Amino acid sequence: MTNRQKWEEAGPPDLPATAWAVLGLLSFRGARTGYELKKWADASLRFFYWSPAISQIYAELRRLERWGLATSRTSGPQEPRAARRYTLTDAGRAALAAWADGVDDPGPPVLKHPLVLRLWLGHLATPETLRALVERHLARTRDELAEVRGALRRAERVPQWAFPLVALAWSERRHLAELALAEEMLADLARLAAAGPATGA
Amino acid sequence: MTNRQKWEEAGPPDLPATAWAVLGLLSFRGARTGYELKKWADASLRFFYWSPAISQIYAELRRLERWGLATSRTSGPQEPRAARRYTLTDAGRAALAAWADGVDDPGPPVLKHPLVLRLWLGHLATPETLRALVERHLARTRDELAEVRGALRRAERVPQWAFPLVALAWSERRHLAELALAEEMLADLARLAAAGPATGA
DNA sequence: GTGTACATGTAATCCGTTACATGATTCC
DNA sequence: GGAATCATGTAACGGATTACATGTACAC
Repeated sequence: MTNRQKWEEAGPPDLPATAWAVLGLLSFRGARTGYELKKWADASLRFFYWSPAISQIYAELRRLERWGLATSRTSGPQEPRAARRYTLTDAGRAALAAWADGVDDPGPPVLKHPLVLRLWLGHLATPETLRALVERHLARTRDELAEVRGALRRAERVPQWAFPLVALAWSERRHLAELALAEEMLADLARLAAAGPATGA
Repeated sequence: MTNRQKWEEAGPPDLPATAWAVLGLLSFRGARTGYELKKWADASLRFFYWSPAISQIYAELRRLERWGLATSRTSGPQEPRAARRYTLTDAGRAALAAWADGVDDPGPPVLKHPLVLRLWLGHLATPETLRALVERHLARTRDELAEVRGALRRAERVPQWAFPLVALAWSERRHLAELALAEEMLADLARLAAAGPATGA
């Protein structure tokens, strides 16, 4: 029995979220190359989920094709560049819809915050180091916020992208929250630095 | 040349963040078992970073010992349970301090939000599914917030835990922000559901 | 005496990254 | 002519998980 027959009977195949993300990327605009998908992921997917390495995108596309969820064809000799363009199959669109409309638990968000991990061990560092670390995080977050807003503006112009827009709006607010959180932490640290040495002496 | 001699010359060894997290866990209370560390991670580290699988904690502890950053001894025959207890070595404490006080970039936070990934493909789902998904996320986040607050209260009673407390306070605020974000997204979705079918018809 | 918590570890597997290798096309 | 971009892929490796296997101690 082929993979394809299997999931036609048993519902959407059990693929990692990354595979669905790549399939989703493919669902917005057809006939893309892996390279294009990577840029697309960098420009928007990464703000609320993640942008896989280019090598993994290629691997994921091959897997999708093996499952019959996508097809590819190489460009004919008349076209300029040699490239393999992938398109969703009908089966792929159906599987993606089944996945998207399922009520099964998407799972909790995964957040690894290396900055907070460092601050957790703040007693081993100087207040200046900690402050500089948070400051840099603020700067980085501001930069990223600007990028999110760029993506948001681009998405606003396309009426079909209402849901990606919701995701990006969420991401914009999340970045604003991240900034507020960092500022509050800065205040906490200042309070600690003011009180700490006195009690230690 | 041993590993130990190597990093005494060259600064803190290049270990993954997880290794430092485990070492950090060890730095708060000495002579813990892997099992205890796992519970400790579940109860607090996971709220702002991550709780490794128990098998990985054991592996990480062995690596730390191999590098001379921790030592272990098994309980003598008079003690109740057979267990291997790990302690930070002086070298381990020094390496951890060097890591914690370094100015090198901790790296950006990694956030993978499977819920937002699903909503990103919302055009493939019914408004009811989407709403239910967000609703469940809200419930889960509220539960987790309660757990964070529990950890916070426990940490408040220990004066030495000022910095873990900062991390947990950050985490509490983050959960509150996550709730607000989800509510706003719910409103966005309601707006879309109200407008969408009309334009589609 | 039975279930739960304590306690440790191995094996198989997968996910994902970085480094490497290659080559065409386009822009300046 | 040279740099940047487009484009694809392999190989080596590491990080991390799940499943499995095993056994003790304690509470009810």
